[in-house]
Amino acid sequence: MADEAQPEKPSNLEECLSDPKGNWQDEAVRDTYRHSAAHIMAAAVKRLYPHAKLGIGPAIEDRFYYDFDIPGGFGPEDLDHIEAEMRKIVREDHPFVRQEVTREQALEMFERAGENYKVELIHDLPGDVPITLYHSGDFVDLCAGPHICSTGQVKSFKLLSLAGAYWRGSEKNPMLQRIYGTAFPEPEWLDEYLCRVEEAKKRDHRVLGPQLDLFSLHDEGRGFPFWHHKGLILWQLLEDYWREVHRKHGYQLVRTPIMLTEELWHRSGHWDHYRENMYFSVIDDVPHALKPMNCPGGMLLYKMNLHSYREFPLKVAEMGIVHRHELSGTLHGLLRVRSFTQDDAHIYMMPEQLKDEIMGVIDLDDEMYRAFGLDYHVELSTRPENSMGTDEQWERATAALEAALREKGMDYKVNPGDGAFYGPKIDFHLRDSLGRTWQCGTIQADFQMPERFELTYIGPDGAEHRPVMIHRVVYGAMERFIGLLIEEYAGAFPLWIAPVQVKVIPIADRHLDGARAIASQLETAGLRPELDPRNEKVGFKIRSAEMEKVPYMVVVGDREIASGQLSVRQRGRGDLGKMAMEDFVARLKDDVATKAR
RNA sequence: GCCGGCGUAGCUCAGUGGUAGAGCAGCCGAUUCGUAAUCGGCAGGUCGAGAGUUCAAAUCUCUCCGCCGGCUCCA
Repeated sequence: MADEAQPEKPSNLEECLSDPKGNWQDEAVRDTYRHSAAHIMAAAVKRLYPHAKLGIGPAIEDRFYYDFDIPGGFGPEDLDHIEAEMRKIVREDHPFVRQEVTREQALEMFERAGENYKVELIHDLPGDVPITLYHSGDFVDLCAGPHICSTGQVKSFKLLSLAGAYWRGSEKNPMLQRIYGTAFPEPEWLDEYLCRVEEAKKRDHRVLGPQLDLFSLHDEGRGFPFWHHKGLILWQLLEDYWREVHRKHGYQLVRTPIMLTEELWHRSGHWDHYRENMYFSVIDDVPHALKPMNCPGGMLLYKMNLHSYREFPLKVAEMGIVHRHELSGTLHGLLRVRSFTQDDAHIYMMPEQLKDEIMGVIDLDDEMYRAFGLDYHVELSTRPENSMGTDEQWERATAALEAALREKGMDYKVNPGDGAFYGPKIDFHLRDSLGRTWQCGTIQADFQMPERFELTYIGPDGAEHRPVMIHRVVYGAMERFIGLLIEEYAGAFPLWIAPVQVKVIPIADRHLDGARAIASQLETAGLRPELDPRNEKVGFKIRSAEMEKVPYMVVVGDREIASGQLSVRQRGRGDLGKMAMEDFVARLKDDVATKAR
């Protein structure tokens, strides 16, 4: 695999990794340790199932895995056997022994063993890399290393899950059985890790969403979420904020139809490049398609008028509902759906304005993610196989994106071949509760659509020119962004986007009218209160408001009705004591204005 | 789509061939209470769907549907 980077040698490693525990803060040390655990797992599998063939076994983040080709596959009970065998290998405490061999020796050895996947890997190794084997007892693996010093150093580990994975990530290849596990030098660290994963699962938006009455998913519409009252309030608040920011940044707002004739999609190139993901329908004998992207509709709007360079950059935004038929196995709650609302925008400009405009969008993204306290990382995706346009156009577009990133001083990762079919892109990725990353914002530089749709503008020279355009989203999709926000906050939204901001809790039935009056005053003041009129004890209603993750609770009893003051409790903090209505409202308004978490 | 797992009440789950269960939520009643669960009662199920094996299937077999994890990181 010529394009695959060799793992870096841990900074403290000479011959082998002797003190993983003492250097655990070093990511390369953790990877080496888990990589060795993967090696031990492979050794255990070969002992128990000698006919299993080896794939590869790297460490990734907190885990390791190894892929095997085993007829009939593994079952969960096999994991127990493998774990037991691994313990044995750990107890036997075999040293890891490195051996450098020639390509011929390696090939001969793995061919004889029938390890055809290893043979394929050896064939693809670049010529200048030494080929190394690692022995532990009677097990040998092709491996660049490094490893820990001996199998006995792997003190605590656990096999986590079983999965299918195509050999080398391509669905054209056979599917191997992948076993995931994790390993730590201290049993307590393993327990802590497992606890953390359990805790993270409780933040899952698919559990919290229905529980907090935000949205639901139904078999009758796979990949098409249903929005409930409170979820829609959240949605609209995000949209309000989005509109406010976009007005400030000089965007116009438009809306284009969700269904357009098939002919348009031929013209745009989507028919040739995106057909498998589109929904079609014939209406009055005319073939139509639900839009998978907003751009062609946007192009039609652009072409309504002649445009001058003086209007540029022309920024046109649209909350556009798109439909994409994603593979059923890839659907995931709100994070991957088949119909979603993109906070899209198209920016038209002269080619020489491209870099500055990209930088402007980077600033916008940063501003909006910051408002939610979200961490993100950036990736640059380059030309895919199935793409339109000339090499020169792709190079110019990619260069502009890279220049903007460099000028902004941003760290980014390159994703070769992952761009859109019409242009390269910068992607903004956010993490979910389990640490998986999801693309939200994207900035795509496009020379193709203007060409396809023959867009023009009149330049300073009075002649017609071809504009370039940026396609961009910030939230990415409202659905996905809300899903990630639910996980980020574990459902406990900051005041400014909390669907219910204040729960008004009367103590006994005779306080209902007073409580209702307080709720309506809060409502008039522009807040979002909700009355809990149930005939229950205060403790019960407090508990239920806390579980609904409402930021503030106001308890109304005889004392409040007599004094006219409010008894305020804050979510997670407890009783704040008494305050006047005006002070409470001012405090909340202030919180909302600063978008404090 | 593919690989593996799972599918019992609204939710969390127990029930491995012999009369479908619990807690929470819901409803009804009592209670009118001061900052994270008041008490009692009632109701709730084609055991995901269909077919098969059997005297008998939630339980065994097959097909389908849905959900969960993975299929990006790489010797």
